[in-house]
Amino acid sequence: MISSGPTKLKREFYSQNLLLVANNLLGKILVKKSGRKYLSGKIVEVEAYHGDYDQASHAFRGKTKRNEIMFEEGGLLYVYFTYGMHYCANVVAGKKDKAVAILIRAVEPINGINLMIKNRFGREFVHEKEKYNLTNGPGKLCQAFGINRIHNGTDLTGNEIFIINQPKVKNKEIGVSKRIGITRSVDLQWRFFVKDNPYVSRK
DNA sequence: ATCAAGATTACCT
DNA sequence: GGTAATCTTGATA
Repeated sequence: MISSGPTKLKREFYSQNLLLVANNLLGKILVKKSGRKYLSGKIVEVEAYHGDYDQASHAFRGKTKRNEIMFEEGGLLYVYFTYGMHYCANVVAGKKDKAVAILIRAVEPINGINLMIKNRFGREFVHEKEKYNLTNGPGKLCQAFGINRIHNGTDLTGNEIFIINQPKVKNKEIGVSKRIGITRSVDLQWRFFVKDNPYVSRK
C-alpha cells in the first residue's frame, strides 16, 4: 500500500487524551478556507486546558452558554472573545461531556500569507520588523486567519477549517512550560512549543 | 442590575 | 519595563 500523503486529521485523533493531542498537534498544519483561497500554517505553540481539575479552564465551573462547545466531542473548534477585542481558537479534544481543549497559541504561516497580512494590518505589505508578528499569538493568528465568533463549534473534520496530518515533532524538539496569561492553576506545565521556532509567542 | 476579570495586543517610556 | 484599549461573560464582591 502506497501512502496517499498527508491527510486531514480525523475524529479518532481528536478523541484521544488531552495532553497527547496537545503534544501531537505541534507540527500539524491548520487550514482555513477563505473564498477560493486557503490560509494555512504550521502549529508551533499550544496550551492544554482541562475542565475537571484545572481552575484556569473556562469549563472548571461547569457548562455555560459560552463554553458549551468544550463539552462536545473532540474535533470541534471552540472560539471565544476576550479583552473586548481578541478571539482565541481552541481544538476540543477527548469524548463528549469531557470538557478538555487546546488553545492554539501560534502558527508559522505557509499559504495565503498576503491575505494574512491584509487581515492583520489592513495593507498589502509588511515591514521587515513585522515578519514574525503575523501569527505569533492566539489573538494574532485568529485575526490573520479571519477566525471569529461565527466559527465557534466548527467541525474540524469538515471542509471549512481543518488540520492536516504531519510527522510527529520529536519530544526533544518540544519545549514545555507554564501557561501564559492565567492567574489560577498557574503551576501546571501545560504549554508546549516547537523549540527555536521564531513564530512562538514568547521565550 | 451591577461589576470586575479576562487563555491579549499594541504602543508608550 | 508599564498600561490603555474595549466589551462579553459570569458571579453577585
